[in-house]
Amino acid sequence: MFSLDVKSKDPIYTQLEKNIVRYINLGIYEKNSMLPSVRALACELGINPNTVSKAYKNLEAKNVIYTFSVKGVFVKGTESLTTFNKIATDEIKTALRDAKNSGVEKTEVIEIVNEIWERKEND
Amino acid sequence: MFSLDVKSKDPIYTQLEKNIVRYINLGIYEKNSMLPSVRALACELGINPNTVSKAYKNLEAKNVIYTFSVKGVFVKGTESLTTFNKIATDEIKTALRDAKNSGVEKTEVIEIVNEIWERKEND
Amino acid sequence: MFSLDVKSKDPIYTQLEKNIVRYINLGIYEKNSMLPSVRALACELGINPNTVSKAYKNLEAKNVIYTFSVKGVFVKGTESLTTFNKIATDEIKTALRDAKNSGVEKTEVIEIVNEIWERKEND
Amino acid sequence: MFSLDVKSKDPIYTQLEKNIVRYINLGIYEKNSMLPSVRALACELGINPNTVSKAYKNLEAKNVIYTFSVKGVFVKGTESLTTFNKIATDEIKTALRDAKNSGVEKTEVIEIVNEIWERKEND
DNA sequence: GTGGTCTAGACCACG
DNA sequence: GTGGTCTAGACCACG
Repeated sequence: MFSLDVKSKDPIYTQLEKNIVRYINLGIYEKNSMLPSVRALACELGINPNTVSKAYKNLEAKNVIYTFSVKGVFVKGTESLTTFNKIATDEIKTALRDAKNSGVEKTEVIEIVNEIWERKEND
Repeated sequence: MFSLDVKSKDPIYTQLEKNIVRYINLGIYEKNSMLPSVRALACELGINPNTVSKAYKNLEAKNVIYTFSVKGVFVKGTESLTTFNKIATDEIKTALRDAKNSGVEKTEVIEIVNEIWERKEND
Repeated sequence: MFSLDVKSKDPIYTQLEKNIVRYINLGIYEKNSMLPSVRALACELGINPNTVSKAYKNLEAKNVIYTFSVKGVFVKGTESLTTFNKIATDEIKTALRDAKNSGVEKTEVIEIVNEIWERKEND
Repeated sequence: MFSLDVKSKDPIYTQLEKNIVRYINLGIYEKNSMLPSVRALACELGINPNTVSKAYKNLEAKNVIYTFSVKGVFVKGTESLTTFNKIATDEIKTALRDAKNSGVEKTEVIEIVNEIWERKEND
């Protein structure tokens, strides 16, 4: 299901957030559909319910999902992902500045970009 | 001198490493020239000497500088920055994948790349 | 009919109680008139019968309505609303103290009071 | 020190937030001054460090304080309390509407307001 | 069964 | 010593 790396410097709850956002973007989690319950997801991933809860809380604070205390947790929809877009582009900027400063060439970076977006614009 | 941001999620020693690498790339720190002493740099930047020491140790482990225990710390030269290049491109890849997953478009990213390399290829 | 907000921090049964009290105050539910049955009201509002039942039980405990177990639930009359008045003024006090502590000015509060009572004293 | 009521419907971390905001408003906690450490405050209040941490996290999300992971937690200043003002006035509005609906008179409310702001404007 | 709160306690990075 | 992460586990309200 989700790809979690316990050894990562990213905490588990952050990885979980990113995975959920990815699923929303892919349309696997649709608008207003219910996410797995805190307990169910924790059990499936073999992690503590509190960790799942923290990820859900963060996503709620970022306006991506909403919680009905007794009914469950629901997707708000892709139009609410602007905060995540902002964070993501900020991270790109930081990574690129660091790369430039350590001598990475622009052509190298363009190649990486093409690699990740899989040159689909040429298909 | 160096730009350190205590509010950053990056620890200070990492920021210090990046700054030193930047200076080497810019030619401000030349090959075989001596870096400031741990104590002097710590004092100048108003940070803990242990932090400077850790940055120097890391740079030595990454083969960027070398130490003569009594005489001081010296620059190896730009040709030794491959480890840093590798780390930097890895960080770019992670940032780009996250961005793609949260719905950022390729054109946006290309724009950011151009921005940071300041379109110098057209000069 | 009643305004229920499932997203509210107030549980539904509490909202239901408040709505019924409002109707009694407005004269829509008259003294000794019969309230809708638990099942009918639950059905109409699309909520769990247990929730309606709980609201009725609470209102009975607060002496606002009375039950003839077979015949139904009846309104006691506006003179029995003192408990609700007490709760309401207590909530005002708490809200006002919190507001004062977080720096809200008295004039702001007076304005809010006028707004809600719609300056009807000038009509 | 702080007034905490474990029996309150307000969770402890919320009460803690309100108390801290009160102290900032009173000038007891000055701008840029350091708040008690998570552990120290937890110990003093006889509560779990996680609970203190949650209150601090919430206040940080509301832009009232800021955290330097290793150095401590600091006050941002009274000018950042607008979120709290908004929440407080929203709570007043809700409480007043409920009161009006349960038959409380405007004059009663004005009296309560005067009581809490202690008629200081007439001194 | 759902999420929310809270505790006790471990381990970690940073400086 | 500072905050951050995570676990295990208890108890609660709601419906």
